[in-house]
Amino acid sequence: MAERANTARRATISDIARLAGVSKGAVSYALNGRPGVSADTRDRIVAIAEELGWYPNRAARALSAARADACGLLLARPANTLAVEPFFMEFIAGVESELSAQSVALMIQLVESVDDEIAVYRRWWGEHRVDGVLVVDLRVGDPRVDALAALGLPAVVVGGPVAGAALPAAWHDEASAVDEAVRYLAVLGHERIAQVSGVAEFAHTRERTRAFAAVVEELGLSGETVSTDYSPERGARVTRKLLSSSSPPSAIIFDSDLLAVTGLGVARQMGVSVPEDLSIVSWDDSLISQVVHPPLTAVTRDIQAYGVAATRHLLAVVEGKTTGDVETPRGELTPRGSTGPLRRRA
Amino acid sequence: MAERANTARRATISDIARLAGVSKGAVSYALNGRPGVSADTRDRIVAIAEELGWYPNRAARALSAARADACGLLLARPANTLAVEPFFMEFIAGVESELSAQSVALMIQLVESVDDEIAVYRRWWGEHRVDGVLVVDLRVGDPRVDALAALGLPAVVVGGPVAGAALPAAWHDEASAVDEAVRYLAVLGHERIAQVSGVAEFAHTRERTRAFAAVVEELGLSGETVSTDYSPERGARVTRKLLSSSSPPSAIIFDSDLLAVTGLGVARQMGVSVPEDLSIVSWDDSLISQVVHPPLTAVTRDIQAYGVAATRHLLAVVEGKTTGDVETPRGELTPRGSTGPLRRRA
DNA sequence: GTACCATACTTAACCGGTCAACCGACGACG
DNA sequence: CGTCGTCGGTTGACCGGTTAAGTATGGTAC
Repeated sequence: MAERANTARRATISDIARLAGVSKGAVSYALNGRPGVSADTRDRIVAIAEELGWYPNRAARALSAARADACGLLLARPANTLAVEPFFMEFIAGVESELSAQSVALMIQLVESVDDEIAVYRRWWGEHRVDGVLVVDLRVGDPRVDALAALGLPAVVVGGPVAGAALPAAWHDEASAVDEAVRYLAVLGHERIAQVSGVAEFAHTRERTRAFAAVVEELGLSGETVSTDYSPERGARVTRKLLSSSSPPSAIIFDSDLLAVTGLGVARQMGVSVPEDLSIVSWDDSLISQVVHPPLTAVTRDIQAYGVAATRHLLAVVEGKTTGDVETPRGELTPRGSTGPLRRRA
Repeated sequence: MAERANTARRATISDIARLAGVSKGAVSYALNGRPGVSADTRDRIVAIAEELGWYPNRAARALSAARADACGLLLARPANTLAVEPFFMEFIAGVESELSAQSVALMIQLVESVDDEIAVYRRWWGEHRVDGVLVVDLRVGDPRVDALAALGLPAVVVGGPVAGAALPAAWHDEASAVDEAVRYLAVLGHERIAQVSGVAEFAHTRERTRAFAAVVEELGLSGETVSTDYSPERGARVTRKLLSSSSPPSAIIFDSDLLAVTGLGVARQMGVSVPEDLSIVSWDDSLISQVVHPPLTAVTRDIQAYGVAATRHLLAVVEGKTTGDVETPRGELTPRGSTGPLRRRA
């Protein structure tokens, strides 16, 4: 019944102008709270607009304002990994809350590769679809940085800062949390610690790996890093391999909560009990790391706040108000049941 | 350095027209593959457009075409639950793949309540921001249905069908999977089965609960349903309560994978072993239900395909090509390690 | 009484496309 | 030879806002 027919004409300022007996221009001034109309007229116009349920046509406004009032976010990870990686949804929630407060829209797209991603940036910018973008999963020597800078598309890199500062970044210190986690494990008596990291090309992975190596060396521990693609398959395999080596680690730091939960599953399957025989530290502290048993010790970050900060920074960049970086709160260790003192084997 | 300055003017058809020595109109015809220009001229124009890196300004096109080339999706769940509920990300991935194939954008927003949601629909439609929307988490007697129908905003309800059919729906049979799961458990010897469901107001919850009661009754089993808000806290509490009752169930069906994993954690914590003392069935089969130990028996749906189907349907509705419902593949049971034969207590 | 200035509007151009209507030239046909 | 049709364009209106520039009216200052 509703059908296409009901696509009634939506009111325009011309309709309002006609009903109020004034010109289009007057209506525009009135509805934008700009001087040029009397209080009486303004009230009358506003009342009519209200009654008609008028909203400004974004396309029309964008056309003259040369503003899309939208920002973009592209994700270049496989959908099923993405789906289960709580980081992104939580990050998006933060982004969204900040954007919608400014009534800026968020456009999201999933892409296959970095090249596709650049192509979409090019198109979005060319089409005036977005005013700016957030760039996630920064890689070492990331081609997106130069492409965006060349394009002139306002962007904020999440997780930089980028050397050379071709783009502004919203970042936080990864090293301190690694440091905190390793020192904590050391105090518990662990001497062989492994790190199961994410994609080695990602800048934050690189950073964590570097920090891990540094603190392990400083404390005179044995530390090993194995990288994965964040997939549970790889995560399970490398964990199995670590645990079945001749001198297995007594503690493992995982680079994501999904990897950590996977590791816990592998341990259980192999009859390695947590935390008695193996301590586990998870990176990022979503609900999944809390609902398993034992609940996982994790590096906790306020991801939503991270999204908010990055977005706020992006909006400033779009306005041309800044070109610098912004540092956000670093992660901190939240000890839970998955870590415990080293039990010396008999 | 890049800054605002680099926001170089993006090419328009007027630029192309000038360079090609033809009129704006000719350029428009040429670039849209419409008759009215010679092959030579067309080639020349296309080459120039290519060289300038021209893309049609979406706002300008939307203004005359009265098309936004965007669809919307609003999510009214708490961010941290959403983050960890793989359903949505996977669904979005499906939606996205279909939309971007048609180069239609996806706009996403998180809202607090159904009322807010309706307000955003109103605004989006008024602003010509979207051509249509997908409505998820349908409630019984959902106010959004009437609101959208009244608005005339093309929409597809995910999870209907709606009684009275005020809106077209993309749905699938929930009952058959419930039926399959319960019968499977019955064959394994389980006689006391519990269902830990999601939000009772959701239509699909209602449907599953109904189906559960029906099959339990038919098979002469004892079946109990307790509802939650999908949060792990509630899930943990009700599971704890179920397991500590005087006659605890020997099998539990959870309405989401997060709930199921939570239930597994509770069982472990209480020393109830899975599947020896308790069988667990999860609804929706994301990676988290597979990485825990034991891996969870789950009702598997191809959620991405669900997203694709819903989106395809929405695009047809937007075109005015259909007003009917579309049924999508139903879920099927994938047995894994979390279910087993009932072990009679001594 | 005139000059000057706000105030409260109107007018019209403009943003970048789309598209119906018009127009000139050339070829074919009766 | 006149006319009609088609091809290959051009012209200009239009989508719905914004905004610079112009105008009428009334008040104030000197």
